[in-house]
Amino acid sequence: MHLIIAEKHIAAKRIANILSPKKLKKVRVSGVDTYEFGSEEDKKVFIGLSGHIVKLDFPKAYNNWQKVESKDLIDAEIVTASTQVKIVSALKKLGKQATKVTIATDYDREGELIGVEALDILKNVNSEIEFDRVHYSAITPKEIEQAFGNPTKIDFNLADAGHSRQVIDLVWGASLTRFISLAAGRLGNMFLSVGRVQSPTLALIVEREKERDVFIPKPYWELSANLRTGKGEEFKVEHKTKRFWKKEEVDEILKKIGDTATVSSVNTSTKTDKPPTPFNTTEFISAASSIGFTAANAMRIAESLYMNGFISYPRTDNTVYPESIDLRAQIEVFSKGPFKEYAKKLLQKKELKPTRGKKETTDHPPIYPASLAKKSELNEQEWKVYELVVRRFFATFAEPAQWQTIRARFDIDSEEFKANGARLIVPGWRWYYHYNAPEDRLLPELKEGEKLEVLDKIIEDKETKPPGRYGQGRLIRIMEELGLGTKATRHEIISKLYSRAYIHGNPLQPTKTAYAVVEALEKFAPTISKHDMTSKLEADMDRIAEGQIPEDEVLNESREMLFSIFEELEENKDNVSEALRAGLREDKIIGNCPNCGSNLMVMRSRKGSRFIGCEGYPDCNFALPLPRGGKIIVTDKTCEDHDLYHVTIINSGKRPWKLGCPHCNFEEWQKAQEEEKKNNNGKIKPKKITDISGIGKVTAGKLEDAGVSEVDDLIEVDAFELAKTTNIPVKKIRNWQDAIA
DNA sequence: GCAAGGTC
Repeated sequence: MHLIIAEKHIAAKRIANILSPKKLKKVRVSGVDTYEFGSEEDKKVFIGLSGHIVKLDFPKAYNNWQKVESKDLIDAEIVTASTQVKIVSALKKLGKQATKVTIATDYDREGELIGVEALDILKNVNSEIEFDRVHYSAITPKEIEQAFGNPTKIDFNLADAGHSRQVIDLVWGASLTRFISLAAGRLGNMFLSVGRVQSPTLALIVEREKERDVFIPKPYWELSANLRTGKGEEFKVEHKTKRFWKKEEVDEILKKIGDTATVSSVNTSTKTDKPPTPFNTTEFISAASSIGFTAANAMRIAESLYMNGFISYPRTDNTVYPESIDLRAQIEVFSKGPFKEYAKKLLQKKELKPTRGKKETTDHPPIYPASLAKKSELNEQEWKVYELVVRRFFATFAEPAQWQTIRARFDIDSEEFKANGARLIVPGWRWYYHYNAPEDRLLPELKEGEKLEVLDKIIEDKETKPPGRYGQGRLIRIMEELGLGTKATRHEIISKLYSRAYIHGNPLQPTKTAYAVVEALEKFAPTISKHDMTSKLEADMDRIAEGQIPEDEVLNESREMLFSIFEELEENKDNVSEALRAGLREDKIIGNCPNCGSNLMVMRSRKGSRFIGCEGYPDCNFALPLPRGGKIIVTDKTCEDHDLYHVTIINSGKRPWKLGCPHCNFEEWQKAQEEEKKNNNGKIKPKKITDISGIGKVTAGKLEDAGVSEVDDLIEVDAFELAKTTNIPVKKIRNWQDAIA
């Protein structure tokens, strides 16, 4: 039997379909769907993996953060564990029957490694197995037939290169994460993470915020005037000096200029504006981000559109359509349905010549619409993303847009003013892709020497602004430029920074904890705080892949470097600890106590619950409550009434909860309680049964066994009956009932 | 409870 292994289930199925002369047979092996065809002696079986099916980790003995020295992780043993148990056991079962295996995973470094991971499992159960490798960049009949007609060898060096990355990421990430967390005294789910990709990314955000911190706005003035033509058309002109740094200068000019302007020159020309290039993941996220999607949302929706067959694979670096895709046929798909007028217009062209982006890779085609969706099949958000992909696809075949531009100059008492106009004369690709279109700036028809009336003169007070915070789309672009992360992980890295409470808001704003971690790393472990670590790793991986250097040599060098970093860190442990704790403390300051003026801080009670307390305790006992779960982020927004910082709560898997001013929040809660008392005979009905005083977990269990699991159940139940079945005294039950209703 | 990389 010949076993063919693809990187994902859907790829296995589609490849099998292309290669099979007849209908495929679906066979379930260890709970995994496989596809087969051919006679018993000449059978081909196709199975899809789920990306990596094994992961690297340290042995269990290293699990205790406090008992194991962080440094010991550097040269600790590394074990592999399967993460996809069903697929691994299916591989073992099939491996025993197979005489030959073809690795058909994605055509990139991780694909090679994923293939070798599967092969290792097969070799373990069948040392005789023969193997080869096929390469394809798109799952089209042409490419698949070509690939399987010309199998090649597995590139073990390339897989080793990928493996070295896994080891280095684990060793550096885990050891430094533990060291920093221990030094800061932040354990449990509050740990402070460090990694080759996340830390340099965080450093970018912190660096930008620091530029903003030190920025001093500089005042300047702008001078403009409104003019009117003889026909009564009005428009605005600006002084040729864009920014006046001295108020006196503008005042001077203002005094000098009168009520008549003369057109001194009019220049018209045309400007062409090239169609956009095909979407790869970064360009897609960036475009989706500009129409209001977060990176993570854009990718989540793209993933679901892909799984339902509406768009092609969304994780790709490629910006050039491979020749194997029949682009005309792909446009024809849309000659009915909501995009038909666009498709028909494109299909009129004799030759379809798409634009090409700078990046051409072998992994997958650029993102394009794979099938026609009906609006009713998708929700509003999905439709928006789908439409974006469809329109972008069309735009890559369209003609350039053309603008007519006008540059006019005016003279008002020897002072030069200007106005620029632009009008779209040939929409070209902008007809298909209407996003972020600049508006026409229209000017009336003007002739040189024409006299115009000056209606009013305007001086505007302005000041220079600090560089803006990064939006998600922008950050993902920068990450790509610096080589940080991959198409499939960049948005996840950003989500990780949010969930670790390193950043908040959009555009992205770092917490003081982030400052402290980045500063500590820059000082004592600079390697991991810079994107160069990735560049160096990439270069080393290239050398491993080309066979110039063995993997072990790269790993040894990396471990040595990390050991010397740890020497530095351990020598300065107290410094690191102090600096981190100072940053952490700053993130807990809510504002000043209204009673005594001391700091109000996020604190933890002896029982472990959190609250906002006054540092003047015990002289001052002002306090405010905080929600039980989630990470607390103190933002830089302040409440106008209480002058306290707004608070946001982050729970994993949920949207951030903007609680706002904790004082206002508490007052609202009190009001709601009063309201409820009024409506409920002076009593407050608890939400959960365990909120009733006298009912703990054990009693709640007994009540639940008797069918009483909600507060309302307890109110309605007959106390005598409940007492009989639960052995709880009637009096107790009556007391609870009285207390709540 | 640690990373980053696949995929669901």
